[in-house]
Amino acid sequence: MAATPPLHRSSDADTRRRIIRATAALLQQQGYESTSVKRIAGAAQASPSSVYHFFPGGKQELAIEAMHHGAREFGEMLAEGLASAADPAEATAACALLLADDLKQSEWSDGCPVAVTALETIGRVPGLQEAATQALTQWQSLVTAKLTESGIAPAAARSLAGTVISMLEGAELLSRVTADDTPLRDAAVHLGQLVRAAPRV
Amino acid sequence: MAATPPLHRSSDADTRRRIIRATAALLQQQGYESTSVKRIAGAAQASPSSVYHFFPGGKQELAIEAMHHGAREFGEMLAEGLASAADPAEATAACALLLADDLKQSEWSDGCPVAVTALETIGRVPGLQEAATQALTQWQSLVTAKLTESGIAPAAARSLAGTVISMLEGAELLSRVTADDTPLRDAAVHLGQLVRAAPRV
DNA sequence: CACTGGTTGGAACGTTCGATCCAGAGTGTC
DNA sequence: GACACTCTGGATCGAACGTTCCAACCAGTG
Repeated sequence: MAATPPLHRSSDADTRRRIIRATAALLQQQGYESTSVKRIAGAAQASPSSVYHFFPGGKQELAIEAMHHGAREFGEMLAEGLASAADPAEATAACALLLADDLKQSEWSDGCPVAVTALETIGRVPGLQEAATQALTQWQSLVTAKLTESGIAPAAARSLAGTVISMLEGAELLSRVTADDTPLRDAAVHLGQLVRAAPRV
Repeated sequence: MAATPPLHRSSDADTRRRIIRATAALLQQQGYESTSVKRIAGAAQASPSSVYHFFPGGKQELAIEAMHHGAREFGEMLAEGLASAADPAEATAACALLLADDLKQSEWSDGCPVAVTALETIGRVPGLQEAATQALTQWQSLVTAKLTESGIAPAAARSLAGTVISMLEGAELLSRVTADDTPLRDAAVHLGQLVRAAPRV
């Protein structure tokens, strides 16, 4: 598979990365069904042939890889928010505010990289649903780690971390649909309250 | 427009209602883009001509009406949950549990009648986005009323009600995607905590 | 300089989409 | 019985979809 050393001009892997990035961006903005392969190719400055050359599995395979890419990016943002304060309550609230700022800056267009695509394809594109589950689980683990580090009991931390992700997803949905960051800002306040009230070991 | 009294056999309005119901069900399950007019007609035991006869605005108009229908139904379920207990904390928790049971019973297929469709069409079908905003606002008002009735300060109640809707939406998303009702059950617990801690007048 | 193998552009495939059209069925009015 | 009207079944439209195909292209090797 990797028999030949990559002596190429690097255009190869570059094109592949451009395609994934373009796909991730479009999925985040308009979901799976509204995003055509032709449009992806256009946004990535590539031709449809290149898309199918690098992703023989077609749109599905491409979407799965793009979702992994988006999940990693979103995870980094989450980690940044969680690291912004020692106190876990402040940290989780910061995540919601970070999301609110980013979302507003993109004029409510760059939402969660998983939500729309996952909801659209539930039960119909198993690979995508699996990738989405992985992403959500990974994010929950990030939050769980922060909560346990701060002295919250492990069982409570896991459950609370799930609720943090739920709240972020839901508030982002409301904010995008209503084009108003109030839901995310309220979520920040209430997440802080919840974490502060969590039982410590 | 309504010059003639409705002396018909009632088959007219019946077909129309069947179409709306079928559309609402399909939108709830698979969203806007994956739902074709032909499939709607099939599910409603009608012909494509009938769909365009009753909804000259085409798929968009139909989807908007279907979303209003779904919003009303979901609102009734919410009202049922809220009325199931005098204590507002228990009542909101009951809503989450009601959702969890319904969702599980449909094998994670019948989700929120607004979420997927609204997310898919943000910024591209303004009428749908407006209908979704109406639905979310209306649900929030239901929760706000219950909270203020129970002695929670009006400003806190409005904000908290928004968070309740965010949490329900988010937890339902996680539950559907992961095919596991844990997120909704955890949401019930945490929503109860949040409401219990709300400031009273 | 031919040759090889990965990469690309663009045309083309069959299918399905939303939407339109029209002949006719059904019903109530004179 | 003739007419007006709303409603329906099914064929049909052009456009767009995901995908395939193939001829050209290009760098590296002998």
